[in-house]
Order: sequence, then structure tokens, then C-alpha cells
Amino acid sequence: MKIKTSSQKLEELLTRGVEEIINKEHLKKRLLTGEKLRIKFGIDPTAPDIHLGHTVPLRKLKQFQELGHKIVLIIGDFTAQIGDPSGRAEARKPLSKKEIVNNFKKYLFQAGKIIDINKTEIHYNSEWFEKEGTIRLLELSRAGSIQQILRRADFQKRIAEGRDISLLEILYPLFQAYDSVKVKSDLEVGGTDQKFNLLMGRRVQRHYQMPEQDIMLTPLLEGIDGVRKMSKSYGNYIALDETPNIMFEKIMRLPDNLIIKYFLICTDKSENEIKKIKTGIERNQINPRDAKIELAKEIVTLYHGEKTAQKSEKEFNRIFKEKELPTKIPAITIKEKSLNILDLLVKTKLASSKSEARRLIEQGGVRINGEVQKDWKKQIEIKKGMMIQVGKRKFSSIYQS
RNA sequence: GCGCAGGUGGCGGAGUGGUCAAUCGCACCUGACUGUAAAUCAGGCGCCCUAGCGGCUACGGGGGUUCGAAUCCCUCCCUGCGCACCA
Repeated sequence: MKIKTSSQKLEELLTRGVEEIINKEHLKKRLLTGEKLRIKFGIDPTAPDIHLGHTVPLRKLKQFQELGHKIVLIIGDFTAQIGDPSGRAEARKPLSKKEIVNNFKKYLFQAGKIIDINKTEIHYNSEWFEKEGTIRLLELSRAGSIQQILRRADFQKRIAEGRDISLLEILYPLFQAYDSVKVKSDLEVGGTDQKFNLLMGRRVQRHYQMPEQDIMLTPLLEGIDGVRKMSKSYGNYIALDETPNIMFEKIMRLPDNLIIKYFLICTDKSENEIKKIKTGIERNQINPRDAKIELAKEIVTLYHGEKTAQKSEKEFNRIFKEKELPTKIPAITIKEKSLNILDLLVKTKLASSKSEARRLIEQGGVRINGEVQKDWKKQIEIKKGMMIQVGKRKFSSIYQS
């Protein structure tokens, strides 16, 4: 069956949320021939939690899948034991088979919100690496040269700093690239940080006398700090399995200048509409806050549904605009009839230690039933339904005393 | 194996015998401002209490010197660099 792609759709497919394509003209032609392409995407089995940054290439895959192309997911269980040198982690602990399978389950569950897993081809790369012998390794090693591999920016940096590069790390790009040979990849999708690895796929395919895959690089998404790329280790991420309200709130905390980028690569809003929002903000006709509300609604809708998104919006306005109490407040049971305010804050987990509780009070960050508390020596009578608030977003109520 | 340089708070990075719970920057928290943010400003950022020029725990692990150690000594562990053929 031939796959038809309209020229308009093609254009968006190849530009929106895309940083670079090699070789773009070639890919374009192939897409127009109507062939069903095999599109490779590698997954790191050590990090099963998906955040919005990970959704960028996944969403791209989805678009291809909807057109009828074949997505081939590769779980790099074998290569994970080596550790990708493009990460900052130095050495990685090898994961057990069980951990990898579990991680992958988790991954699929989340990725399933974006792509259709049933239509996806899945491989562990240990499938082939465990079988193939040392001879294969020697043969593969010939596909790359030291110079070629050392050109990598992060290797260059390490050389300049006089730090070690292990032989294993040198081999990593080759191993990873060999997957492209095994699955006969036509196109590989990945973040721009993977450029070198994906290019290596082309080289290794050539080595094995195969047509070279095209590669599509997706942009890296800045996290909620607005500066560094979204990453779990920076703590600036928005996870897919985040509760809708938290997700909404985190999106609202994005710096304004990221609104358009997020619209473009994290939502399905049409490019025309996004353009309108952009000019609206530039001409001060649209309050960035409202644009961001719109953005938050779009994204929350994608992962939690429209109704939930509307609820989250209401909740957000309630807390931050009207400065009212949230509808749902974690309730806790306290046995004591009266407690020192510091103990109360620790018991309700609103402060991690009494010292912290004291500081919060001294700085005017603690309210009980809406009243700012200034005295940290105060004895509080515990009453049912009592509302305790720390800062803008931490609440607790007394369920029973 | 030999030699050298290091291991300090979430991170980066000062401090080389007392006034160090440890300068500073980042991150983070609270308050003000606001349009949710950002920026800016103010404050905070080990724990405990009878709240004080208070106590306790902390500067890779262990031991020691000293009235007193992050700072000196010993030992162990770890990291990086150099040497290990000729120079």
C-alpha cells in the first residue's frame, strides 16, 4: 500500500519541531514515493520516566506513524552497559535484565500516550549483540576510524582537559549505529545531542553495503528554569505522569519567552494559530499569561484529557488569581489537642524540620486559617478543618483532631 | 609500581591551627512587586532546645598531636595527571 503525503503536510512534517535533517532532499523524495519507511528510535533503558523533553521526538514519530510508516523502537539494553559518553554520567552500573524489562514497561506505558504501541516494532539490541561473536566486533570496528570518532565534541573536550576516554566509549557510537544495520533503518529520529551517533548509523550502514538512513534531529527543550535543557537531574522537568494540576502549574511557571516554542513542539495547535498568538504577544494585544494558560490547557489535554485540563485551569485561577484555597487539600489526622506551631508544621510535612518551620514563620510564610503567623513559640489548638498554608502552594488541613 | 595534585554543604568553589555551621556564585525556599512567570529588591538556606556571646553533628574513612583541627601527623580508600624505551 502506498502512502500519500500532501505537500503541505510534508512541509510541516519536515520543519515543525525539527532542528536538522540529513539528507533532507533525499528524505523528501522518499516520502513522496509512497514507500513505507522504517523509522528507528533508540531508547535508553536506564531512564524510564518520560518528560516533555522526551516527547519531542516521540511526537515526531507519531506523525510518521499516522501516515502509515513503521516505527522501530530499540531498547539499548546492551549498549546501556557501556554508557553513552554524550551523557554526563561517567560510569553506569549495569542493569539487570529484570530492571530493564520493568523500566521498559514503564516507558511504554507513558510513550503509549503518544504513539500507538500496537503498531510499533520493538527490539532489544541484546537480541543481536549477545549472539554475534568477537569476529563481528572486529568487523564492526573497521567501520569507524579513531579520528572520526574523536571528532565528537564531548571527546574533544575531554582530550583538551586531559581526561580519559575509554576504549569502550569509543566503541559506543559504533554499537549504537549497528542497530541501524540490523533493523534496516530508513530514517532515524533523535535529539540534536544525538547527532553524532545518528550520523554514525549512516557510516556503519555504508560499511555493510546498505542504503544510508536519513536522520532527523529534534530540538532540545528547555526546562522550567528556561535555561538548561529539560532533564530529571536538573529538576526542571515536567513529567508525563505528573498530576494534571501540577502539570498545569509547572507550565505556568515557564518563562514567557518559551511560550511559542512550547506551542510549536509540544502541542498540535496549527502553525497559523500559533503565529497569531506570537504576533498578539509582540503587539501587547495578548497577555502572555493568557497565552500560557492556553498552552497549559493544550498540553494537559494531550495527556489527561480536555475535561481534566479545564478543571486544572479553574484550580490554577482559584489559587493564584483569586488567591483562594485549593479545592483539594491534603488532610491529616492529628491526635494531640494542642501543638506547638513548629511541631504542627513538621507533622503536616509542610516543613522538613523545626528549624525550617521557624524560619518560614519568621519570614511570614505561614498562615493558619488565612492568618499570617508571626510567633513561632505559639501553641496552636488543633481544630477539625483547620487550614495551614506555607508559601503560595503548600497546603494542609486537619482532618480530625 | 614510582612521582605529583586533589577529595569541603545539592552543584561549582574559598578557607591551610582558634572569631568556621564554614567567604562567594548557582540552584532552592520565604516575602515584596506582577500578568502565572521572568527580571528586580529584601531575607533565608545543618539539626535541636530552656532561643543563648547555647548545645549537637559536619569539611572522603579511621587513628593521633593540641587547651583547640576543615586546617598539622599517621594510615586506609577514592579521583585526576605525569613517568615507567630514548630524552
